[in-house]
Amino acid sequence: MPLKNTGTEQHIKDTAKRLLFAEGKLHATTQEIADAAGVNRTSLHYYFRSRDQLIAAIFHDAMHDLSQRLNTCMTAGQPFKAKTENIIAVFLRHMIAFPYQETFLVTEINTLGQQLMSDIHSEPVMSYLKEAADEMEKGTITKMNPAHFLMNLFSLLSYPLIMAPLYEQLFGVSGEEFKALIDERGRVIMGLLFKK
Amino acid sequence: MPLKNTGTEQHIKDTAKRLLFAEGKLHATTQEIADAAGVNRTSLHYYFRSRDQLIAAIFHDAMHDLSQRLNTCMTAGQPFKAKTENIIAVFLRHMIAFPYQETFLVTEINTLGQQLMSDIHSEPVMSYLKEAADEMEKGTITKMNPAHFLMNLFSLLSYPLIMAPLYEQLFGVSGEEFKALIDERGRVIMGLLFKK
DNA sequence: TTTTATTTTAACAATTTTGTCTAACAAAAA
DNA sequence: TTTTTGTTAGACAAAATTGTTAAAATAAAA
Repeated sequence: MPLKNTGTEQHIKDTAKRLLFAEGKLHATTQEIADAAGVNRTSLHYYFRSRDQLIAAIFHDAMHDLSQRLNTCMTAGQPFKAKTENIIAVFLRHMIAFPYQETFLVTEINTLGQQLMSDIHSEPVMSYLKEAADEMEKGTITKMNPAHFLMNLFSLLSYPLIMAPLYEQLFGVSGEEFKALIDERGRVIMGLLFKK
Repeated sequence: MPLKNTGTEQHIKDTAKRLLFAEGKLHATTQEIADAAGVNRTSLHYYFRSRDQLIAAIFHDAMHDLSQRLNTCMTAGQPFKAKTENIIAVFLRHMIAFPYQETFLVTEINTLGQQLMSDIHSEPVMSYLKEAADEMEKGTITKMNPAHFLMNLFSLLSYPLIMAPLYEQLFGVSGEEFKALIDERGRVIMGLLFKK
């Protein structure tokens, strides 16, 4: 007999993902997750047995998605600069939606066991780094260890989003005004990474 | 009669600070903190009444330190470029020691109440941003909203440290090798932020 | 040495959070 | 319809975490 499959399981995962990765509620309880999803807490145990396994499930999904995204972007058949612009667009969109995903991963890494990280395959990244090195030879970007180039890219993308509440206070701007700043970042980042 | 003041209170704060801000143990229990400090858990309550108040205490200290550091660096009587080099050195040192401090602040901000953030006074930052704008006029740095310049600076400094475990996996390097990469970052960041 | 204030400890209580069990319910298959 | 399978809900149990109390230990002051 087929499962009824009313989508509750996926709905719980989506809700947990939102609480943890989007809203940064790092220690959301099973009750909070259930409430947010509008289901009884028991359903959570029915589908995932335990809180840990729910967390593990959404992490596994998230890592799989991330790996896919990296793979697709970095092995696309485009010139390096266009490829990088695309990476910025794709990852900026994702990081606006889920700014705390990577932070969560890192801070939970001890709890979760590191094998989750092995979902990320490094070959596409390595080939992108190789292309970056070629560009440095050509002189379109400043010479450095390509690892720095990649860290620079993701730093410039992610950090302002994670720290948004802090920066809104520091600059004395509203959420709306800050959003406008973020919209400019793609252009700013390209300007920094590539020589004129 | 004066307090004995054997330094236990400060020792507990230092230990909690290390667990939360340095090791990223975001939900360290009172027991874990007490164990790490080598004291009975009750001492924790004796000095701070509750877990929340302990957290609030270390946050208050941390915000105060941060505010001082910003103030000192940003109002120092130096040319802009030298000042920025100093900021990088000072903050890199601090962020190597306590990479999770800001992340923790942001994710706990709902719990802690936002008045803690008002400890950061924005005047020194604003005056630094003004100087950055002047430099853009002079042409030593690329023209942009000065807020971007500051976000770029702190992004490039902090993010790689927060994500160290991730990058070690991604690049397939050891902790030692990654540390060597981090040591290069000051130079890399200056190269990005300032025109040749 | 006795006193006194402070600090630390052990035992216990309260609360929060997680997990289990059983029964009720719903929908498709027999 | 009855049975079977899958899903949801309520009540309860267990575990983890926090908080309290009272007593013991410590060290300086009287």
